[in-house]
Amino acid sequence: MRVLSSEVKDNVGKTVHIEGWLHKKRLLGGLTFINVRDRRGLVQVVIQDKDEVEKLRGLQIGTVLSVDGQVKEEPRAPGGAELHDAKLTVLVPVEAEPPIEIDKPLSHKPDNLDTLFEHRVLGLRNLQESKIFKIRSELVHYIREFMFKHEFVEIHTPKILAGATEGGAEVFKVDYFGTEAVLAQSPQFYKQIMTGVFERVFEIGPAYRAELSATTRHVSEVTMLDIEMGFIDAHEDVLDMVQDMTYYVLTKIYDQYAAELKSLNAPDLVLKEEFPRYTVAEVHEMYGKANNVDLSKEKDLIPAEERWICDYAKKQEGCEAVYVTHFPVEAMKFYHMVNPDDPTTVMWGDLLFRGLEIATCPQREHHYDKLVEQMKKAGLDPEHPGYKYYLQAFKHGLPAHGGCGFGIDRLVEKTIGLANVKEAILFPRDINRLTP
RNA sequence: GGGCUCGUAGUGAAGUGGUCUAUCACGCCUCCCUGUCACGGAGGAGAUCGCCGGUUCAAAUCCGGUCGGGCCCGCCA
Repeated sequence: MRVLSSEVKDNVGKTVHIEGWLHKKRLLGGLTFINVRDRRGLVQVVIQDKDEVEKLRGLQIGTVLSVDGQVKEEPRAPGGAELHDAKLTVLVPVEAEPPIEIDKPLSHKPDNLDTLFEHRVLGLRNLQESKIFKIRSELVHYIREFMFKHEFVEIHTPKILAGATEGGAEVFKVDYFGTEAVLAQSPQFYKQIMTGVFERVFEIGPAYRAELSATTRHVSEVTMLDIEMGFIDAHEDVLDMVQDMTYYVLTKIYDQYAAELKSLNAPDLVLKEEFPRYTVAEVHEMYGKANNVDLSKEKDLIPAEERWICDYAKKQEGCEAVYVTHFPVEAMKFYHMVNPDDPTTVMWGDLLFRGLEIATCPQREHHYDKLVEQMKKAGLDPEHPGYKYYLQAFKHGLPAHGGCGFGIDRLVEKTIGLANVKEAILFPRDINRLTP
């Protein structure tokens, strides 16, 4: 019966059987320490028998083995207990030397990221690396927790589509049994359709962007949290929901994973329950004044503004997450709702965290006639199979609704304080990486 | 797509015309070591300095090209 690393300390005095990977050898002459890694962590094993030590000669980190030994309470051991009188069984001998460090922190300097990803398969066994993805897993877990608590239904929508979805982002074309299809750049249309079924839906899944972007914040395959909620009274309902969700997951991860975040040098969390909200025009003006430039003609925020406003809000308001609202109509997509009180702006807010756009949270135009009108104005064909079925949902009644596209990779990146979104992705895909 | 920038053992770095027959650390191999936990000590192997061409008496170092990265901008989330 296998005992896991975290259970060893509960078995003092007993002989236990552990299984895992050889993670570290320290030979001190008559005494050898080895660390065995399993899914919970590490166990220290003390070996004095020369024949047992000899079993590991020539075997590298990564060797799969089992150890039978007696658990001794030992204050000098990590975790307070360790295995003695160990009998080793090598299950999978590994003679190949790992091409990258497994037991010491890996370089995340920009120039070394290529090596980091090239040796990703083994580098992920590094405990510092795997910590990133454990935190990622838990963040997603807390997101689901929040969404279910608020009666959202998790959905899964197709990623192979008949035609262009939203416009804007470039799409990947694929051959679909002889006809041309595209990879979904977002579940936009399907999640809106699904508000007609469940009112509140969310999806966590991949989205594909074919942009030729080479920056620290872009990849070709992203993991998005898409939320859509119906029967909203105002756009603020959407902003509040996404804000509360973000507050919930961030405060919870900082509480539950404090030690891990600290060991990854994550910055301290500076967050308030109510995120400061600024309009695009306000940010342009504030940033312009502070930096002596005129950005009033810009339709979107420039990256430097995103960094600046988060920094500003952190210092002035004690919150490093902010909303930027009232985007100009020039930037709108056909399915956005124009602000009824000011037709020059759109009911659209972006969530920024630690200097980066994390989510975009607009209200949708839910009136069929108005939507078709906006489509035509944008030069789109309502009869195209990419739009026809989408419009059907509106024709048969969708309530006022809105939602967000929320970048999970960027959330993980910024939560941990990584410098490049790719570091938060197991096997990142970018303009020049398709493997591993 | 535009601009800038980088490329030296498996990994991370130093070296910016000669003293480089290329240095250091980690990892690897051999040996010593009974409380290590980034163990310590002695020794060893491992690099045609991304590639091609040029300048020069002399190139890891300067120049041009090329290939491969990175960062910023644009686009976008």
